[in-house]
Amino acid sequence: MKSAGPLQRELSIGAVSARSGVAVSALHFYESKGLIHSRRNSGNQRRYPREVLRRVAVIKVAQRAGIPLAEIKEALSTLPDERTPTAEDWRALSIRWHAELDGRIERLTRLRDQLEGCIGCGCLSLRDCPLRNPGDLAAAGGPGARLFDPQ
Amino acid sequence: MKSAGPLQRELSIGAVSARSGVAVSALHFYESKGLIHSRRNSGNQRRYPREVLRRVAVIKVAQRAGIPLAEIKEALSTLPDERTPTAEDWRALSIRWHAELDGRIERLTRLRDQLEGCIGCGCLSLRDCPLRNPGDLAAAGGPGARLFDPQ
DNA sequence: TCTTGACCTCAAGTATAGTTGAGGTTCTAT
DNA sequence: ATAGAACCTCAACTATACTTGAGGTCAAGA
Repeated sequence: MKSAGPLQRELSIGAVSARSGVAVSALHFYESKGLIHSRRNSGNQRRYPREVLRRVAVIKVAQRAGIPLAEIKEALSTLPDERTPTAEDWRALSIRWHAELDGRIERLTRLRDQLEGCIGCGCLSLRDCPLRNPGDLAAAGGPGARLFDPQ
Repeated sequence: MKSAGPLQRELSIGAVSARSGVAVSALHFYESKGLIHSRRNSGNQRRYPREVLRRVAVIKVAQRAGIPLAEIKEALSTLPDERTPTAEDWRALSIRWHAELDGRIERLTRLRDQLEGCIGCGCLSLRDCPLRNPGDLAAAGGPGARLFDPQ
């Protein structure tokens, strides 16, 4: 006998959208970028494995953390292709992003603390300010001198 | 007698670019957006007050903190128009952004800590995960249920 | 004077992350 | 069987933050 319950084995794009809170157009976009994948039914409509819900959830979480889609894709590509990802697979992802987030938090914290002493002081000190480049040295130093670290 | 030193009262756009490390095209862009201002000399070339260096430095610092230009412009607009900004003026700015940064850092920290428990666990727990929405509830709850807080 | 570099404006292009709309097909419930 | 919702593709548009290029002017040194 066939399962009669509402637990579909595969999800339409509308169902994924409703359950993930992500617009259909965004799901199309993620698929075009290779972040998610689907098979097509006989009428050319997308059918997603339930696993896609976790993938999309992970994508949104990573985005909230400020990680660009290209990097998210790269991270997701470490997940197994054919087998459904296991707890271990997802854990590896989370470890990677945890470190990434640690870095971001640390940079932001440093910036915040420097902000206090530098912008706030109003002293315009060229020599002491880690946020400001000594302009005259930069001018003298030629075109190689870049003032702000590129993150 | 006139000052003979290299301390120009006003700066050309090239000088601002060299001293701030910001491309001329970016300075044009900032000016078009109203983040910085210049007067023009007899030959229609931009001349900036030295104060612009601090303004540009502040813009770059704020950008590193992830603040969009529109917000930076808004914050800079609290600076006095005619008088050169004082220490107090800059301090007010830094206080504003300090709070902003505190918020960002806190959100990111929360995210990082949730990441550990949620993505890492692999348990797919629908009820316990603050990062994941209970999909079935969302599906049952109708179109009002949005899954991720909009920051 | 003349040449070269620095400057000017304006339009178009780039990258990211999507949304919107047109025009057409498929699915599902009555 | 048929209406309407849901789906399809593809192109164009939005926003942010710039860069690049075309075509022309201005300024300063040899």
